[in-house]
Amino acid sequence: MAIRESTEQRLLDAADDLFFTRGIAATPIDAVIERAGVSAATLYRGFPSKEALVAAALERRHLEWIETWDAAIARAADDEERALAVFDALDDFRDRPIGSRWCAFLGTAAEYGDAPPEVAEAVRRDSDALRSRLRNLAAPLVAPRSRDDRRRPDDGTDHRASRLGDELLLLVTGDLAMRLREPGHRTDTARGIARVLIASAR
Amino acid sequence: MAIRESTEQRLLDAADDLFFTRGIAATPIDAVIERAGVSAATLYRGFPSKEALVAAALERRHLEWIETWDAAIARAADDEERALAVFDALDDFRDRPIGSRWCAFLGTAAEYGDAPPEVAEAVRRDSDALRSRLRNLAAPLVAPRSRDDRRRPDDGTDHRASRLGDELLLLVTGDLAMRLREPGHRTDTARGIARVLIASAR
DNA sequence: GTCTATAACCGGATAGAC
DNA sequence: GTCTATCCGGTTATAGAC
Repeated sequence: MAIRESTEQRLLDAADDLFFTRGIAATPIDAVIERAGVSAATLYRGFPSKEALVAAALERRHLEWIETWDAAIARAADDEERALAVFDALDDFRDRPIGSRWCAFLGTAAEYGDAPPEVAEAVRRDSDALRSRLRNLAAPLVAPRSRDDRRRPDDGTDHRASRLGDELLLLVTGDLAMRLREPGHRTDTARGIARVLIASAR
Repeated sequence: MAIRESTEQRLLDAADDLFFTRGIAATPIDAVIERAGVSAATLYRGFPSKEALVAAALERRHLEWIETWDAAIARAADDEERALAVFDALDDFRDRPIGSRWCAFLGTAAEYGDAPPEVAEAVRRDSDALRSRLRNLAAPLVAPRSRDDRRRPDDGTDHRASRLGDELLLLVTGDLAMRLREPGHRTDTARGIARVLIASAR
C-alpha cells in the first residue's frame, strides 16, 4: 500500500527543489516524476494529490529549518548572539544545494490566493514557530519589566520581549523577501538593524 | 486597430484586481475578459499576450503608487516625517478598494521563476525607484559625513544615507511580506523600527 | 471601425486505467 | 511502468452587430 521510504525521499527531494525554486504552479507533476525517477502511479499511491505533495515537502522543510536554526543557536556564545543566530541560520539554509529562491513558506502563501487546508496549515505552522521562538530568544535581552506594566501576551513572554521578537520576525521576513528584489541579497542589513534594536531595548 | 481608452482602462482594472489578488497563474484570461466585459478578440488586439497585460497593469500600478507616496510626503512636516511617509503611503495604498493581498511587484517576482523580459523590467523598475527614493529621503537625516569618508554610491548620496535608505527598504519589504503571514498586519512595527534607526543615525 | 459572440486549435497537465 | 481519457488555458479565426 504505502511506498518505499527511499522512494518517498526521492519524491520529496524532487518536489522541494522544483516547487520552491520554479514555483508550484509552474512545475508540472511530470517534472517531479521525472526528477525522482518514479512513475505517476507510484506518486499517486504515496500522495493523493499534488497539494498533498506540496504539504509534505513543506513539512519536511520546516523540520530541516528548525534543525539548522537550533544548530546556529547552539553555536552562539551569549543571549544576543543567540537571538541573532536566526540570521546565521538563514545564511546556512540559503547556501544549501537545493533551496528556494527566497522562502518556501512565504512563496507558497503567495502562490495560493486561498490555500488548500493542508498547505495553509503548513504555512501557518512555520509562521507561528518563527514568532514564538523569536519572542523567547528576545526575552533575556529586554530590560526587566516595570512594576506597573502587567500586560502579557499569550505565550507568557512580557510585552517588551514579544515586541522585540515581532520586530525580529519582520526583519527575517524582510530579509527573505529582499531576495526577490536582488537575488544576491545577504543578511548584513537585517542583522545590523537587529543589533540596533537589541541595543535600544536593553 | 487600437482599442478604445475606456476599454483599455476596464481591462487594466480587471487585470489589476484579479492578477494581484488571486495570482497571475491562478487567473485564467477568461476571468479577466469576463470581469472587464470585453471579448477575447478585443483583449488580444490591445495586448499581444497575457504577459503584456501583466506588464501594463504593473506599470499603471507603479504610477499610482508613486502618486500615493508623493501625496504622503507632501503632507509631512519635517525630514523625519517625510522619510516615514512611505509607511503612511503603504497604509493608504492598502486601503484602496481594489488591491493586492501584499505587493503586486513582489508577488509577480515570486510567481515567475524567471520572468519574461517585459514583466521583469516592470518589477525591477519598482525596486529601483523604491531604493533610490528612500536613499534620497534618508539623506537629510544622517549625520554629515566625516572628512575621511569619501565613498559615494552611484546615486550621489553618501554611504550613510544609502545605508539608512537600504534599511528602510528592508523594512518596507518586510512589512509587505508580513501581510502573507498575517493578513491584518499593520505598519506599526516597521514604523517603530524606522524611528529607532533614524534616531541612531543622527 | 470597434466591438461581441462563438468556436476551434493546440499544447500541456492531472488523474487514473491498463 | 506505459499509456490514455479528459480537461483546461492561451490564443487565433470567423462572422456579424452597433
